[in-house]
Order: sequence, then C-alpha cells, then structure tokens
Amino acid sequence: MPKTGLSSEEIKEKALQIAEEKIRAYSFEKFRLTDIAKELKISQAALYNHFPDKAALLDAISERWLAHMDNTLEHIANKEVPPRQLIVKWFLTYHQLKKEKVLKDPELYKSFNMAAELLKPFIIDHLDNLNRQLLMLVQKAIIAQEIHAKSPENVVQLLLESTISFHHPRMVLDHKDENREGLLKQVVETMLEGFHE
Amino acid sequence: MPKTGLSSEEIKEKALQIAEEKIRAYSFEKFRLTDIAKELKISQAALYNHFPDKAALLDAISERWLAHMDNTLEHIANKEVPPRQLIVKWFLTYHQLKKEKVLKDPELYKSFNMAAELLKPFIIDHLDNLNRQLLMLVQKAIIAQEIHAKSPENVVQLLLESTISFHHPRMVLDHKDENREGLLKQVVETMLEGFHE
DNA sequence: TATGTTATAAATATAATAATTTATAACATA
DNA sequence: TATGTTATAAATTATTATATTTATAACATA
Repeated sequence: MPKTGLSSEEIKEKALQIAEEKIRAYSFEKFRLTDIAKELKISQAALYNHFPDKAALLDAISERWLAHMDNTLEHIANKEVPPRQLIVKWFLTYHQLKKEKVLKDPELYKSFNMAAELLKPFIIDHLDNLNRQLLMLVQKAIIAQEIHAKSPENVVQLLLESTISFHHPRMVLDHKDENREGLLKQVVETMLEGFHE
Repeated sequence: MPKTGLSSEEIKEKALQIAEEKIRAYSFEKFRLTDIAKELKISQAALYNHFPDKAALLDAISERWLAHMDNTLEHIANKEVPPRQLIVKWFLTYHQLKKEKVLKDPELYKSFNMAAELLKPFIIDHLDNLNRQLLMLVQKAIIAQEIHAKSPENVVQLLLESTISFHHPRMVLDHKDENREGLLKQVVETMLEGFHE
C-alpha cells in the first residue's frame, strides 16, 4: 500500500497538472522537479518511481494534449456531412486547436527542436492518426465523386503540405495574433477544387 | 583622397566579401569586426565610416543576396512561355534559390528572428518584388484564360501561402536533405487547377 | 569633408567556480 | 514488490571576475 494514499496513476496525473501550471507560471526552461515533488509532498527522488526522467514527464504532457486533439478531430471526421465540406471543417479545427495551444502555452513551443521531436513515438503516432483520418475523408470524397484522384494518399500529402503554415507550430506561433481562418478555408477549397477535375 | 586608395564602395564591397568568408569558415555568431578590419588593413573603428554598426553590415549581406534572387526570378518572369507554366517554373526556381542559400550558409539562417526580420526595409522590398512579379504572371494567366479568378491579388496570396514550406527559410532548413521539387510542382499545379474553373 | 588614426567607454563573450538540480544507490515499510 | 525515504554522484545552471569586442570620441591628414 502506497504511503501517499494515491495510486501511481493518480500521482502521475497530479504531477502533470502541477508541471503544466509551473510551466505556465514561470517558463518551460525554469520549472523544477523539486517544485513538483514539494507540491505533491513527496521527495524529489520518489518521482523517479513514476517517470523514467524529466524528459519523459514533459513528453507525457505533450502526449496528453495530442491525444485530446486526435479525439476532437476524430469526432469531426466521423460526422455525417458531405466529405468535401468535412475536410474543410477538419482543417479549420486542426488549425484552431494548434493555435489555442500556442496561445495558451507559448513557452511549450518556443524551444521545440522539430527534427528531434519528429522521432518521438507519440508524435509519430499523432501524425499517423492525422494521416489516417484525412485519408478516410479523402476516400469518402472520391467515392462521393466530390473530388477525383488516382491516389488518395497523394491528395492527403498535398493537402497537408499546402496548409502547413496553419498547423506547423512554428508558423502558427508566427501568426498567432492574426485571424487566418478565412485564408485557410480558401487554400483548402482551392486545392479540393484542383482535384475536382 | 582616401588613405587606403579605395573608394567607400570598394571598401564596403570587400568588407562584405570578407564577412561572408568568415561566417562560412567560422560561424555567424563568431565572426568579428576586428577580423574584417585586419584583413582590410584598416583599424576596426574605421569600419564605422562605412557601416553604421555591425548589424548593418550583416543586413547588407542579406540585401545583396536578395537582390540577386529578385533579378533571377525577374528574368524568369519575363520569359516568353505560357504564363501558367511560367508560374510553376517561377516557384521551382524560388524554392531552389532558397534551398541553395540554406545549404551554403546554414549559419546565416539558424539565428534568424523572423518577426524582427520582416520589419527590415530591404526584406519588405524583396517581398514586394516577389508579389509584384507573381501578380504580373497571374494577371497574364487570367488574360490568357489559363486560370479564372476575380482577384489576382487573392490568387497570389493563396499561391504563396500554400507553398510556404518550400520557401520559408525555417521550413526549407527542416527539409534541406530532401528533394521536394516534385511535391512543390504538384501543389502549385493543383492550386492553379483549382483556379481553372 | 571624407576617411583614417588612437584612446577608451559600453556591451558582450569567455572561463572559473559555486550553487542547484537531476539522477542513482542503498535501504525502509505498507 | 510497489512506493517511499535519505544520501550522494553526475550534470546542469547561475554567478562572478576577466578578457574581448563593439561603439564612440577626439583628433589627423589627403
């Protein structure tokens, strides 16, 4: 029986909450494991029973957010709406979620080393999810004859590539004070129109 | 009569050449005005007769390269080729020039603070040039009935936005080891197709 | 007057050291 | 045995002093 009266999962969850608070209050660079331990009323070393190291704790925060994002998008992807319209909606939501995150936690983004980030399993998993969802939408749109294309995979790649400034963290940060939803809508619709015939 | 036997313009030009060498040999962060002065055989303080400060010297390097880029693109924009085809060619060249620069001088890019960079007059000038050239091409394409659009300005904006990952320095750096010209071609052609009807 | 000099003040970078934080080890207890 | 403790080694970060670099000033000369 644990001495805090909490399960490992509960401790983990609380640790992540506190970490997010600290990062928001101070900054990404300055938050300390000792602060988390203090607030949890356990020793700093005891955190290592729940997380292999500090990086793993930080990754867990990102992972949690990405899971939330995947779910929200999945929910949209499964709506009963004409697929082409849904693709536009999906991209707009994707953009909004990223922007929301950047606005809320700019510290979380600034220091991202994208090259290293892309190798992490939970990021790969997230990107897979996005690809899978969008592929499904594109396939539906092809079946519904709303767009025409030999390779739905290629359509997915082109759509994601041409909208990168609306979902790539760095680019989203650059434009955080602008409303670019109208522009995104136009880009996606023009691309879809390009696949029309 | 100057004591070096060189005009201010000649000193400036030599200073820029030496600065580029030094940046390439060492790095952006490490190059010193003293090194340039030493090689020019003048005192370090004398450089201030030609450049207001160190930042101005660095800006002059960028400015020179951007001018070269603008000229190359201008030359392409004026070719006698069907405009829609020319737009694709123009984007491919733009991408190649940026990539070339990033591959040659990665140090010049890493430290770029984009927000500050975009306020500099010579950057504004460069972006104006790009917009002007592309606008001309789009207008020609509309006249030739190769694309249909009410607002050529809007077409220009959408084309530049959807291809940003092929010319934004940070994104180009991220993909520097990939050949992405086929992908760029597809994006531009799909967008143009989207404006077709 | 434009371009150069030397001297020096102000700002930055570097290096050595101290302090803090992260991570591991050895052990305790429900 | 899972989760906790304290002690401490290893790594990182802050601090401070020193050296270097950038920028300005006062002045020289073609």
